[in-house]
Amino acid sequence: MAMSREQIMSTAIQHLNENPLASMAQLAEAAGISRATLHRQFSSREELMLALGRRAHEQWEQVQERSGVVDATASGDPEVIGKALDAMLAGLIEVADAYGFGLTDYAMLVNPELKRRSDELEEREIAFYAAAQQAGVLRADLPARWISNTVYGLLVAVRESLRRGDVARRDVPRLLLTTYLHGAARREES
Amino acid sequence: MAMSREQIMSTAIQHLNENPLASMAQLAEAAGISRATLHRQFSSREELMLALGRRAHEQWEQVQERSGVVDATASGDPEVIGKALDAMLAGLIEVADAYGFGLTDYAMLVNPELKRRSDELEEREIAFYAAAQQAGVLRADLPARWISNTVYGLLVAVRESLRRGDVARRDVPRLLLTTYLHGAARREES
DNA sequence: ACCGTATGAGACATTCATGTCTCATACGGT
DNA sequence: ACCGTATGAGACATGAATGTCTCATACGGT
Repeated sequence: MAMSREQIMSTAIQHLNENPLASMAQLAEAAGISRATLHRQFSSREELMLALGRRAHEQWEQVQERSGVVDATASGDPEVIGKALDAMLAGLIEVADAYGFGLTDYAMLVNPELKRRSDELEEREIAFYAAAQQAGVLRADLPARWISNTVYGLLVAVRESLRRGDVARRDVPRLLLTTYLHGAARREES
Repeated sequence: MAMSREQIMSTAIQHLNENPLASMAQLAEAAGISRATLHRQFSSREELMLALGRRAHEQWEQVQERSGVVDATASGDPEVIGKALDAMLAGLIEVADAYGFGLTDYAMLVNPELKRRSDELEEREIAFYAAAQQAGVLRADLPARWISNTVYGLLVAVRESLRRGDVARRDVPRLLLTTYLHGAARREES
């Protein structure tokens, strides 16, 4: 096998990030294989997209796990929650950058299985944000779901910033963190 | 004429906001007209999309004008800039809500004419943000382009919040403003 | 009532992506 | 060197969306 399933998925994602409307023929070409071989690995476009979506969700889930979101939610400890929040956002940047097109791809968002999985992961995050509010880490006067959507939107902003070359990759975590937590306004006090 | 060009465009946008992949046949049906009539008004799908994109950009431009962004940029007065910022964000919410799908529609973002126009409008906003930083309204330690992309991302968040019914429409301006300016973290001082 | 115009229904050709299949060949392991 | 397997090239059928065209009809103004 010249190209493993994994390798094909990698090149497909890269190419889809540049052109979300890429055809199977273009994705095959991007992977350096023929249409026939691509179809031997993924029997349909939908299957390929589903595989990409699953991998993205796995990584999203791993970010939640590695940053200890669930434990932090249960702990209620501001210190623990704060650290988990930082770690989660840093991890989400990686995933959003790697799977950028999936953030706003309609076919992806509409797939029943993927929708179910993202709903689950989102609910965990929302519970986490609510705990963060309870613990005094996040403002309590914002709906937790709004906070969740805000993070989503900022990840879209990250994707665009990187795609357009507006900010350096190494600056992104700091920019996202500080903007998300403290806003864009100049602090009166300080 | 049962349906004016404007009316067709309105129903088309509504329908595209629900299903960005809607076909011309579906858009015609949504407008209550036949495919033939739709094609008499817009000779191709591309022409329809271009018309929608133009209208969205016109409204975006009007928001900039009505909120006095350019004058505020030139003035350098923190007071004036602050008011213009509030007004602009409130206006952008309306546009983003109305033309939601266009925020992330690839075909729309890729059209040369529309890309040119949005680049122009963005540059004005970036200049405005830079002036806001100069005037001490916005933090000076963030790249103006990052701030601009942040606003874009938050508008996507607004669209999603409204589409999913996570927040009440009347709460959106306040939520966006306060999140954007002050962030999601609980303020230490107060 | 009449006439010009806009409309709807539908047929039609075209294009494009998709998925299937065949066959020759190149490659890898034994 | 041989054989089994994976691959590439390409033909093929299919389906969907698009854009064009025709023709009958309904509507509106005079």
